[in-house]
Amino acid sequence: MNDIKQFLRSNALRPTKQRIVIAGYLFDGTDKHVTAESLSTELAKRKHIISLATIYNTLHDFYENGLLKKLTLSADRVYFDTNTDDHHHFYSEKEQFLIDINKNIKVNGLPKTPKNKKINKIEVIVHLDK
Amino acid sequence: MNDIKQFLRSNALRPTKQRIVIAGYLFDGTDKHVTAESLSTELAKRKHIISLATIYNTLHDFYENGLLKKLTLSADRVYFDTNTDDHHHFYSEKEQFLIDINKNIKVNGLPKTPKNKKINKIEVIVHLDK
DNA sequence: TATCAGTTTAGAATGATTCTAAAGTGTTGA
DNA sequence: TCAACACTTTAGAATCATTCTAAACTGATA
Ligand SMILES: [Mn+2]
Ligand SMILES: [Mn+2]
Ligand SMILES: [Zn+2]
Ligand SMILES: [Zn+2]
Repeated sequence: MNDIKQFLRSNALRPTKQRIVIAGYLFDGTDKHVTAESLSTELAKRKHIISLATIYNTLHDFYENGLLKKLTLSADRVYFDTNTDDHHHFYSEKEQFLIDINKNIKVNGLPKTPKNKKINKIEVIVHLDK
Repeated sequence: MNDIKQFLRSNALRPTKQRIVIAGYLFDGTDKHVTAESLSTELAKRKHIISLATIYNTLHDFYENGLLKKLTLSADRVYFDTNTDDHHHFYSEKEQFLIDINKNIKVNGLPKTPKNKKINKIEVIVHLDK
């Protein structure tokens, strides 16, 4: 808890009650993939009612500080990923199934990068099911 | 134009005025990536005013019939792709930049597929810029 | 402890997409 | 040919994730 406060401070984030609760949940050592909605639900189960606006604000604050990654897998919700290492995913849209691929993946046979652009990130999504 | 009618009929789609215009634009031989909005704009330039509802309906009809692929690259718009071959993309969120990678890409080092699931598709997105 | 910038929040607004239901049209069998 | 009907189009309303607004609140600082 004091760890969490320090953690937030060290990221230039004021350790408010809400951020402490959210960070405590997100960074408990288990990698997680959350949406604003799923996070709200999880916190509510733990009797922590935090407004959706704050949940959005906080997810974005954390994201902007590099504490979370953002995943665009579906058109109608944004996932945030507590695993900030370079990694890839198994994903099932139907089942809302999302699993990290932490193994080192190599993508071979890429054509040359378009003129005047540079590669920021290579993302591999392994879609499961039909 | 009669080709287009036949094309639509052969896909169990009634060749209405609107679908003929849309198919005529989409399947002109050039691969395209469109959103409902961008398609509407392009058609309007060509003096074809078609309601957005119909544009959405038609994109989905074409998609359901395998004439288009759907791409989820950004949380706030869906792209449809006239290139229905297996392929990948260069993508720049900032510049709305989207280019096909038709070369054969190989993804090596995947861990084993989760129990009782099977791989539907492997998608590689090469994000450009920061 | 006063002050103030930073934060939270309810509720309104936004915007892509979907839905509704009424009017229009392509197809077809007689 | 054409009536009949299933399929399609459309305006406008609804949905829903997300963002915005502006007022109340709170952590940091001296
Ligand atoms: Mn949506
Ligand atoms: Mn949106
Ligand atoms: Zn992940
Ligand atoms: Zn493509």
